[in-house]
Amino acid sequence: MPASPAKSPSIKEHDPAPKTGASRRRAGRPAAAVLDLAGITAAALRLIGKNGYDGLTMAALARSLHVAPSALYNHVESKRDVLLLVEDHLAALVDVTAFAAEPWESAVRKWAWSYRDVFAEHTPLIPVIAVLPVTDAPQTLAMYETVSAGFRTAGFPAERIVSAIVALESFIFGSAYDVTAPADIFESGRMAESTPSFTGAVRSLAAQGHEKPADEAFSLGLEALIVGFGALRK
Amino acid sequence: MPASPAKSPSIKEHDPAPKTGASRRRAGRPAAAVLDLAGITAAALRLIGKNGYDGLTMAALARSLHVAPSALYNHVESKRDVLLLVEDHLAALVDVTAFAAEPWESAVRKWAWSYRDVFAEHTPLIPVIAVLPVTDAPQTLAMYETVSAGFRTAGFPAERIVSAIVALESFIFGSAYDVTAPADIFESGRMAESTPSFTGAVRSLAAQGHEKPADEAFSLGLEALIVGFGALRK
DNA sequence: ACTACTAAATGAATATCATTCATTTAGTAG
DNA sequence: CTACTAAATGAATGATATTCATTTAGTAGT
Repeated sequence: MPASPAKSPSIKEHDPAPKTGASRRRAGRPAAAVLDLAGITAAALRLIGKNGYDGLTMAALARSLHVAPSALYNHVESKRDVLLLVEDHLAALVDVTAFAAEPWESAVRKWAWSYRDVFAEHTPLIPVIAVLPVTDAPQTLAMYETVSAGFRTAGFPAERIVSAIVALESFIFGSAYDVTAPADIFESGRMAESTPSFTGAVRSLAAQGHEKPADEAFSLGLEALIVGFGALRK
Repeated sequence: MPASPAKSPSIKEHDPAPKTGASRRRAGRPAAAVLDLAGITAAALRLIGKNGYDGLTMAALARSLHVAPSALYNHVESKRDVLLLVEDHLAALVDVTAFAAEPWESAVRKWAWSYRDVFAEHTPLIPVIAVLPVTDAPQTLAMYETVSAGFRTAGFPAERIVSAIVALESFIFGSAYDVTAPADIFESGRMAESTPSFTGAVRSLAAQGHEKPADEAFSLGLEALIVGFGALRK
């Protein structure tokens, strides 16, 4: 059962500000570059927003940029690289501002909800992020930095910070899938009689009439993690 | 951002024991069926075990069964159905026996570790399971039944059981990915100076010299969830 | 034994993708 | 004006899942 090798990508971008002087290129550069990473990222997001991840094909992406599919490969090594660009863009949308101003508990709470909400709309990225070396995603790394600093300031023992963040993140990724699950996911259907405890539990939850069951589960788990981890602080 | 429609599958199986009498088929059945769902499942698992999920193609699956690819479609509606068969087979491997004999805390602990371990080897199934209606997966449903019954017996309020299980499952799925992450996933590399808190936390964890960092995070999160949820019992 | 019926298997398309590569295009530096 | 080069092109290539008309081969009823 060999897992996918998880190769590190090599997204190709060049000096954005070609400084004069020694660091200048030896030969001339064509200025008329139609494509760049920011443009590719924006186009990919536009496409995903309109047609979902099924709509994100290299051909469609190229078409939306008025370019041949092969042109993309001058800027990106594979489709996975495109997904990485999108992922890192989204990481910047996760709200970490509360770590600067609020107590640890509410900062974690806000961060986690925001993180879940962002990636619930982008679950196809989860398998990519989950095993992605942070080196390859600067904005994601920036998010980790802010969160780590918040944990440190709150009195977390240094050697536990990463594990706590990883655990929270795992919970967040899994919960992001739940958001997209169909409403009837727990209908036991024809097997209802043979599963009385589960069927009863499902009915009992349904009787509560929550609009978003996924939010109940997320809240329940998140608060437990916050209380549990909060006890580690010194 | 339309999520994938999550269509319910229709795996085709027929009366395994053709009872004589009124329920008999009108016309004859060819007995020489080379394929059946159990065989397809076993072959898929064999293939995955040998070459990973990349090796699981309909062509390879058919070849391993000495059959034309199109023959599979007499038994299965799509490749997703094959993945469902595999998933449900794996659900039966998750250890729920502790719910019959041990206190709630240790039963949950054993179940969760077992669940994570099984699916850490099969992360490509996670996006499939996470949004899968339980109706389509009898063994998975059986697992839920045992776990629900354990929660009920332990004094859990009925209306919280499903949410608690979902939260645990979310954490488990996310954690299964971690197991497969590369060891250097947190190397901040060139950006180390700009991320002092995070880099420090990573080093501090590394200094502990744990063999499996993913296990540390899983243990930390799981114990927090167990304590937090345990408090809900009456 | 003959016939009708049917599940299941076949083999040949189809369609959709990502990706590769030899070649062309068009800026720029010296 | 020349040399150089990043970037774009267009035409393959190779996987892949899936469809479909057709064939195969059991079985039940007569």
